[in-house]
Amino acid sequence: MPEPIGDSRLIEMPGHLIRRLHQISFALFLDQAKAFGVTPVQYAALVAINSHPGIDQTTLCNIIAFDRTTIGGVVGRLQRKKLITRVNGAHDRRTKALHITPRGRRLIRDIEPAVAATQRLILKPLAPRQRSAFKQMLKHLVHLNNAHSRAPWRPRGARRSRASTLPRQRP
Amino acid sequence: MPEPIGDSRLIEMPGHLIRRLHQISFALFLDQAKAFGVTPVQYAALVAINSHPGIDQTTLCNIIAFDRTTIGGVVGRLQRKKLITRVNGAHDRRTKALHITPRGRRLIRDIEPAVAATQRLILKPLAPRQRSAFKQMLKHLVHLNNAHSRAPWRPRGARRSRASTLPRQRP
DNA sequence: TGCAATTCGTCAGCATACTGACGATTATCG
DNA sequence: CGATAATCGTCAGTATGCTGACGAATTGCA
Repeated sequence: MPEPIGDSRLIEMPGHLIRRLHQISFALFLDQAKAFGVTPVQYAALVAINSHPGIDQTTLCNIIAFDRTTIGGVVGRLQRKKLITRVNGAHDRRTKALHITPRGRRLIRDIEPAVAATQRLILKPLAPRQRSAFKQMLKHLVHLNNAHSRAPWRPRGARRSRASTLPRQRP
Repeated sequence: MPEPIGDSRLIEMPGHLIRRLHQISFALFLDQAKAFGVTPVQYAALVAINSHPGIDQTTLCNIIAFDRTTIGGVVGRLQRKKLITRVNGAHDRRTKALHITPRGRRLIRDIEPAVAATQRLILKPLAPRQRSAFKQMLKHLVHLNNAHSRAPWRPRGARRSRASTLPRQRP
């Protein structure tokens, strides 16, 4: 007969520890970047929009592994802060084309040290050699478990519908 | 001049990967345990209540590292599902004393295989020897970064106020 | 070409988190 | 003892994340 679960077993479960590490990581970002007034999620969206001018919301979701229903609120808040613009897609009128503003570009540039510091702080408790090992394992876990979340990562071009919204990158 | 951040740098940041791993872990739990209708958070609370009959909400938060304002909704839902009871504290009328019900005990027992399977699935992509290394690093990161979240873990007894609500455990 | 299938953005509904604040209650100390 | 400080549960507000569904628009295929 298996003995009943106690707290000690519970709080050592990977799922529980991952939840806590996520909260810690989120809190560290907010603390380091509090002068900029953006969340980790908003920052990720902003960087991706900067890299892909005119991207539509669904493609953005595939790149940064967000949920399609969540991104609406995120880009809405970025728009309210005047960090991006959102206009109707010219070629596909279902889509919204997202562009970064000069102000958004400035924020990405200025927030860099805080973002880098956050990543360092998260891994600080580990010995330097363990840090890269941990990062490798994280990548591996996320990559191979990709299909298990509602918002899986997808390479660009896995959908062709995007081509009508996003002007082909100059070769 | 540092080059601008692109997606490739972004999606390899520990913070970003941790967020995704949390989503994957959460989704795996819901999938494995869908027959039981509880979330990972509700499960954790239920296990802790089972281990500490009559515990109050704030002490519960300290044990499983939850936020005090979030726990209200969680235990409310557990109560609605008749998995726990919530009565006013006898000695401290500010508190609510939480007790598991027979139904809650049955759920904890029956859900065990699904919970164990979830933990296995999360770490499945890693080689067996890497799994324990990853778990050790997770514990280390969470432990040493403990103070950085709003809901830090606290050992029982760090507060004496609890003693008035919770009858001393029979030795 | 015309119609069915698909996709885009969004909505309602639910659950988790956190900030800051509050009334009620309890603890502490002068 | 009595005033002050601390604590408990909760509330409003904000942000993320997911399910299931929908109208509008586009695509694909017969």
